[in-house]
Amino acid sequence: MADTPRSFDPTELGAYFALIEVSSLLRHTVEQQLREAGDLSYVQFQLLARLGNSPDGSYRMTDLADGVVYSRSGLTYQAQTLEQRGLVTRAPSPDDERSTTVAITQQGRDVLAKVFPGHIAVLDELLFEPLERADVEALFDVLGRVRDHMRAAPPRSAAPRRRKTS
Amino acid sequence: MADTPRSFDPTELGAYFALIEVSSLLRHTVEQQLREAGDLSYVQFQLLARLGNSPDGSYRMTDLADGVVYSRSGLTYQAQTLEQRGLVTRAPSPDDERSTTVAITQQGRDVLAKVFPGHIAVLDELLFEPLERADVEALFDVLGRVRDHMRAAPPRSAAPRRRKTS
DNA sequence: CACAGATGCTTCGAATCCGAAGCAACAAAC
DNA sequence: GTTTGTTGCTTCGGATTCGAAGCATCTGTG
Repeated sequence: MADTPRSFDPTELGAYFALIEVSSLLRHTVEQQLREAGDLSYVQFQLLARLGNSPDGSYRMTDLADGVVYSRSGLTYQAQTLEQRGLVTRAPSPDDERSTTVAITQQGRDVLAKVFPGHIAVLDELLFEPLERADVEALFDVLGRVRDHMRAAPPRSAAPRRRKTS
Repeated sequence: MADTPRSFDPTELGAYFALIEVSSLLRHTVEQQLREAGDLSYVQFQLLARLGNSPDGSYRMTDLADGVVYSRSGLTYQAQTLEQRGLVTRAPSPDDERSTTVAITQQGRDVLAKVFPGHIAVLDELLFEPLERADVEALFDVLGRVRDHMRAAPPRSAAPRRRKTS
């Protein structure tokens, strides 16, 4: 399996553990804030935020799922929930009858606006408070590079349906 | 709620998004590897790993839960699962009749050993591959500081039961 | 010792999540 | 225009998750 069973030094291990722990704790706290402020799960918030940032306030299901690192079936579930609450609408795309276009509603934008300040406050307190400007830039740079690398490298067997080879 | 509705600049936002995305993608891939190699979920692996690193191979439930950022009830569930598979044992603590001591078994260590090389390989490929030594150190330093800060600051209302004030 | 409060864990119910299988619409080849 | 393969989404079943409530044990006070 692993032809190079090298082990990690304490710094590598520490970086890995800190990454996992920080994201877990952060996610936990944010989730609570979102739940209280607008009865949203983290995923739901991510979806709304993404839609809100879109030029025309809409996306295809698949693009949304990819953007949030989420399973398609899970997305269907959340989209249904959000639709029932009137925060988004779903309609078949004009171009492609199969694909569903999800669009944020005014009500969705309202919820987003209501929740956002608290969200920022949590991040500020929890994540940015102990950091210098240079630290934030370092995170941006290093994690950005890692993300690009991950996006590029198809994991071992993660894609039962291959991305276009084109 | 938020007395300072300041907004974030692109670098801060980018750092935040990258953090979330990297940890999500990483977790996804690792989860797959663990499932294939040893039929373990990520949480189960974390628990086993933590137990395996313990001097005497055991921990109390609460300490385990805190260590992995996990709910107590969720931990009970996973501990049951692991116990059924013979990877850990559970027994009431001698000191404190209420608390349960979880200990890793030899079989648990075997599974851990079987899964570990692949785990390291995934991390190596996905996380460390695009990074210089200095980058890893930066992550270790910055994220370590954030983690300490988070650990210290009790979130808005996250601790219905206070930690020992001692 | 009896009592109240704190602490450790489990049970319970409901929500969320994922992968596999299924269905419908597209695209390419003939 | 039909056949074959691909792609987009949903449905389905099962696993995992959490918080609230419950039970048992410990601790401090008188």
